[in-house]
Amino acid sequence: MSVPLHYVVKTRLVEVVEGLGEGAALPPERVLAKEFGVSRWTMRQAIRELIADGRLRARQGQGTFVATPKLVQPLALVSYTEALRAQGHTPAREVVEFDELPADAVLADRLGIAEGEPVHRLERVLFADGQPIGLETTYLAVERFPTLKAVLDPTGSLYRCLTDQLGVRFGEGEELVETVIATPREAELLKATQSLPMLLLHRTSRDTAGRPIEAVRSLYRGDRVGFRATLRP
Amino acid sequence: MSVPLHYVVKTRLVEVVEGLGEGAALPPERVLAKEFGVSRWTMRQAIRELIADGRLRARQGQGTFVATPKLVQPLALVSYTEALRAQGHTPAREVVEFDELPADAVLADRLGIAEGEPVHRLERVLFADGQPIGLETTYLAVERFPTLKAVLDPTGSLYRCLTDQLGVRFGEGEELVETVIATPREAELLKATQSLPMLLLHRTSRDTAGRPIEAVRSLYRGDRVGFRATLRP
DNA sequence: AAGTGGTCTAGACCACTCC
DNA sequence: GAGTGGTCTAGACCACTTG
Repeated sequence: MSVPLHYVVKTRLVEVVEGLGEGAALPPERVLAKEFGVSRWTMRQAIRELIADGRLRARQGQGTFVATPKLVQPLALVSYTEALRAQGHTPAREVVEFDELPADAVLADRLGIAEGEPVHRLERVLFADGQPIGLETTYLAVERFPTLKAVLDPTGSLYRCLTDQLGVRFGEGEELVETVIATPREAELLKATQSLPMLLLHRTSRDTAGRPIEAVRSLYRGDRVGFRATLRP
Repeated sequence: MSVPLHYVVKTRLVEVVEGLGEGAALPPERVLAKEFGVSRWTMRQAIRELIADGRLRARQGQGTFVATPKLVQPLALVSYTEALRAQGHTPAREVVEFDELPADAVLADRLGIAEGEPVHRLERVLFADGQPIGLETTYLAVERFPTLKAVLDPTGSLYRCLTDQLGVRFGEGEELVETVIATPREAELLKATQSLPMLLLHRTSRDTAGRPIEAVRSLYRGDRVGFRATLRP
């Protein structure tokens, strides 16, 4: 049993998936389990991994389907809207929260303000072609952007608002990338299955003078999105 | 049951973990399950997620332990050895394969050669402080680097060999980042538990003239490593 | 109402580590 | 041999979608 049974099932299931077209429905789990001669748990483990790998997609009450290839987003200080449009996809946003709260120690440090100072919080679900792919939470110091709430259309581009209306000039930024498991709340907002691996990005943007502009926490569905970075020597 | 039981268990287990120090052992799964009043499956699901999140670490036959914080590696064209040393960690490598094989269509395209042309393959496990954290497979065209096999110490820095001995000058490169589930072989080489989310990086490096130097596939343990990128406007 | 995926249980056996 | 995590089974019920 050096190779787990569910992995053997996974490799055999991959062949089935490759024989089907994008969006095609798989047989129900219970049927597949019987066909492969394994328990439903083993079958689900194989399916679960193919979902995490972005090869399959499950919808409760409907079935399991062959997924479309992952999107590749640029890892750069560009507008989400423009990046998606450039690849021929349709972007959209949905505002979850747009409020103010006092900065905790970590956030205050990233924004270069004192702990407890008020910050704007803008939390939005990002869509591509109608599918939720990411949950983006942006924090900006109220002191630095006192008019933000009045000026910004929260369904529009924050990047564009900052540069065009508020005269911000973006300099270098820093981004941290890691994998995490989404919380139930995050999974629900992203309409993703529970316990799915996600890509968590933490960005700190600075202006040309090196002053912090924003702190961003972006959680992207690991089964739907990848990122591209340009490396310089 | 809108919030799964295993998630409730997870959040309560986090409190337990935070009350322990790094490296401390948790009670056995069967004991924890009884204490929390859930089945072992539910308990394992909670533990499994905390392992993926990098909070816990399981060793078969030994127990489950509180993990150390994730390493943060730079997403840049620098030597793995130097990057780790700069953070005060001890790097090491172990050669798995160092051979030649004909390029398939995808690899040939990335390296700018014809399909079927021979390429060097160097596959190594990367260690930090004695722990395996990544599996790196590098492909280079034999035609371009015919002396590589004779010149390179496969346990040393490939980056250094290319720049110092073979006169290569690195220009811009491109890196793709995504999450995947490791195969049993990869999990075993990385001494990781099965079905653990990993960070998969695909790099194509070019010289200052824009010619491809290497194609690299790096698989990093998602529970042990994160990456940092510098963003430019 | 029927059928789908999602969660959970109780119990079994395997594989590994340490005594 | 004892104790640990790892895999697997059979079966149950829940939650959601569609007819």
